[in-house]
Amino acid sequence: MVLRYNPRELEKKWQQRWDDDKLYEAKQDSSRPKWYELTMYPYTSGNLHIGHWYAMAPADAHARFKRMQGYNVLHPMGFDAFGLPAENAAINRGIHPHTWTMDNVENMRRQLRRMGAIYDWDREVITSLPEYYKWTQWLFLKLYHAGLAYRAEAPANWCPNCQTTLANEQVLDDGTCERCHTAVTRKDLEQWFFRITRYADELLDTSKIQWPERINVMQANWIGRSEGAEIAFGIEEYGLDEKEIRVFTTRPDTVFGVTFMVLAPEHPLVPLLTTPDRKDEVEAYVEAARRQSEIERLSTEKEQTGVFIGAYCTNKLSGDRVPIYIADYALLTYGTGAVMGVPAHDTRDFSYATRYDILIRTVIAPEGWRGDDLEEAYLEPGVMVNSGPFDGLPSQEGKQAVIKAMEEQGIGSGTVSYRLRDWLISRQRYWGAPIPMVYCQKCGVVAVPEEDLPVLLPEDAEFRPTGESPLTYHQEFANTTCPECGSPARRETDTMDTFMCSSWYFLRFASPKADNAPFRPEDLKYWLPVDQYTGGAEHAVMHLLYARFFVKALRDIGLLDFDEPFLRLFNQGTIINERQKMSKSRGNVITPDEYVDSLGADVIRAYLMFIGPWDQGGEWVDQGINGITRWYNRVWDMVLRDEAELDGRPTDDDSVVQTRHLLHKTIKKVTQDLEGFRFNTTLASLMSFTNHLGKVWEDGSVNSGVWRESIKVFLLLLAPIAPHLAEEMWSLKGYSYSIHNQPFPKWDEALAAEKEITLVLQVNGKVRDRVTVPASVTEEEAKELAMTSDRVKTHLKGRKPSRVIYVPGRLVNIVAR
RNA sequence: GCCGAGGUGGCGGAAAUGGCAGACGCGUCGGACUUAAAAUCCGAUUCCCCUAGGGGAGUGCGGGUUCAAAUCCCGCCCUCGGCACCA
Repeated sequence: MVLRYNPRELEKKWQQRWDDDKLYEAKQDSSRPKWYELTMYPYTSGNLHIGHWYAMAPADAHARFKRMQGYNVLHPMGFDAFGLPAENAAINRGIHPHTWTMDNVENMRRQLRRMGAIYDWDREVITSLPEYYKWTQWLFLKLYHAGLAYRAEAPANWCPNCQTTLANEQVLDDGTCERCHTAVTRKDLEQWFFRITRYADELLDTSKIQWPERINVMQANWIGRSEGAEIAFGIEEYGLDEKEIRVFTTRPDTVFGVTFMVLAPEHPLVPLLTTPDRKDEVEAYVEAARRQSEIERLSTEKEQTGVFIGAYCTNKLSGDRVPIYIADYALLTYGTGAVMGVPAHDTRDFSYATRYDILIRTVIAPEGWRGDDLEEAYLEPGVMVNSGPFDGLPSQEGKQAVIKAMEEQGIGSGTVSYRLRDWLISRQRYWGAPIPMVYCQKCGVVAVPEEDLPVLLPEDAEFRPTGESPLTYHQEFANTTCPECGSPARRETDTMDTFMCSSWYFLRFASPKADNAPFRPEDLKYWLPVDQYTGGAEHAVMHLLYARFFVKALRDIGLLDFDEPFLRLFNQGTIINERQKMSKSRGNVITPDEYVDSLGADVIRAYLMFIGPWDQGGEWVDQGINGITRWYNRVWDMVLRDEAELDGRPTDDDSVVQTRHLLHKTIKKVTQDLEGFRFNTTLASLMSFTNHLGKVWEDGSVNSGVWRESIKVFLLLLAPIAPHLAEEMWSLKGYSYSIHNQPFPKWDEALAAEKEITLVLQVNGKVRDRVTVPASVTEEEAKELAMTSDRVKTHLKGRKPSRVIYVPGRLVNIVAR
């Protein structure tokens, strides 16, 4: 397919001009309303693929649209530049991560520029540069001093062969190390965490944001708030410091049905409570559980297994003494790491009790229950039985009653548990922002003073395929002195999770050059929060949740004064090729460069927007692009015609009226569709309009004035979608530079309104005739028309209508049975 | 298993509050132009029946509500995304 204009030249020319004129420079301007439209910045993988374009080009069209609507738009771009692939490149190809990253940035920036977006490149941020990560570290210290960062022992993925920890993404699906394929186990390490759980309830509150419900639901599920109770079971008889085992349950109403206790294998009480005769068996089970850890989770319907540890605890409410087991279905990381076993009313407990021959005692009676044994766990509400003083209470009320009783007796209390865990930010890696902490032999854990930031990554690190972070054996880096007492000290050699960088980059765009702070309050005040954020839904529970937490934390520290980073969110779908996701291994990756070379950015932009609803993604089909190139060719011809030719021919008043009507209807449709990210129907209505223009040119039924006006408005409507082409044609038509500084056209509601409608005439709900009538048609007129239609008469076959339904402006349905 | 989104021609997809199913585009077929092809332009294109004019069926499947259902309700099937022993 060949274009009638030269996209390469034309696009290059205008990009240069816009650049030279700083047309898209974002400047604060209190006289105009601001609009901060942000697209998730890309990772510096090295190449921009069509998926990036799919995320960015429509977002740019939307930002351009807002700009033409009079908003002062900030639509910045940057690079997520820390991360593992840079390190792997260093190991595999001997390229320093910094070099690899910056080469990629350069290439991607070049590719991005060709898209013709309104990015203000003066605001670019690259997270791996010290000028950026200095402030990532600074923010870490702020969180640390606010008590939101802490160090704790946590299990990490450990490869026994490589002798190193692995990030989750380095563990293959079969639970083995991606490098040596050894089974990965867990190893407990001291690591850094952020207290995101402190914000769990506020993160559940979505009243201040307009996000897709889907994402809100995913976040809510991820946070997993459960109301219930914490209950203490007595173990005084063992003479330990701990006098009780605490469990979390959402079913305090079933507490009289507890017939056993389950501890997570790693529970600290296990070694203390295990009786000598059980020791070997218990230790073997703990070891096995440790070994399987995350791996065996893949088996869905796994049977509940465990071992009795020889000890018992006391149900303080019922007085029952119940055996204590360890079982891997109890997770140390959720609740208290201990579960009260109520087999009658919990599926897993039921299966466990059946397997180990443990008593199953019904305490919530199903309707019509006559005391017989349950075939399976009964999970629904019912009436409390076998529950002492609570017998006869409906279980829903029983929950509160039991909690109240336990609180009075000091053996338990109502509480809330979350699935969400604190955010582990330590990475045993080189290519990340060093965590600015020092371990002093005398002072312990000491924060690096602000004035000593940044803690720079040593450039001369060695990248050996040992799997260990180069920082751990970089003596100059690791060995330091304590900032407080001056004694020899060791630096933290872990670096930060890259989600840390992306949790505040949108703030940095407001003050990209600030060198004495991560951002300036006055800049934030003007630009933030982000009005519209767009990106993939794959970040629903990681990046998006972390960024929300970050903003709330910084607000509480006093660094900013809003509650949410992103007011509106839109998730584009995934673009696929050959019915599959694009990936290097499948060899079906579409590279935009070749298409930009031959067809130009504007074609790709429009094609991606036309392919289907943006949030549903779509399939890249080479042939489909033909539709856009043909359309541009026709538009090009049409726009460049000399409208004076029309004046030699008689005009048709109806055609003029209809063209005006269509013009305003199109403005309305395009405006509303762009507002709602419905680019596919935006394009469809623009195409329809040009189809109409083609017809009226052929029959010469409009005058040059209407034509010129139609073309002018059309170009303005096209500008956000095809910025180069629209600018070129705008200029060729003699309008003044730049089209992108023009206001977006406004429609006249009277002109946009339909003057004529097609009235559908139905008999018994089936369409039998259609008549064109003025939109002002009255009910009587419409019904009259229906009754006089020959086709309607034929289908009535002389029957008397029993009912006539009139839908204004739409149809008449005659019912006759 | 649980949560969420979706299923419409040969294909991508259009269709406020229930009210003309298939906009727009791709592809295909026919025609024009051409020595020929490409490109371009014009026309047709849901399926079935019919010589015509027209008739019938049709939005994953089966029921239902309604004058009227792609749209609402009930029960299934399938696809995609997320979570996955969360007590």
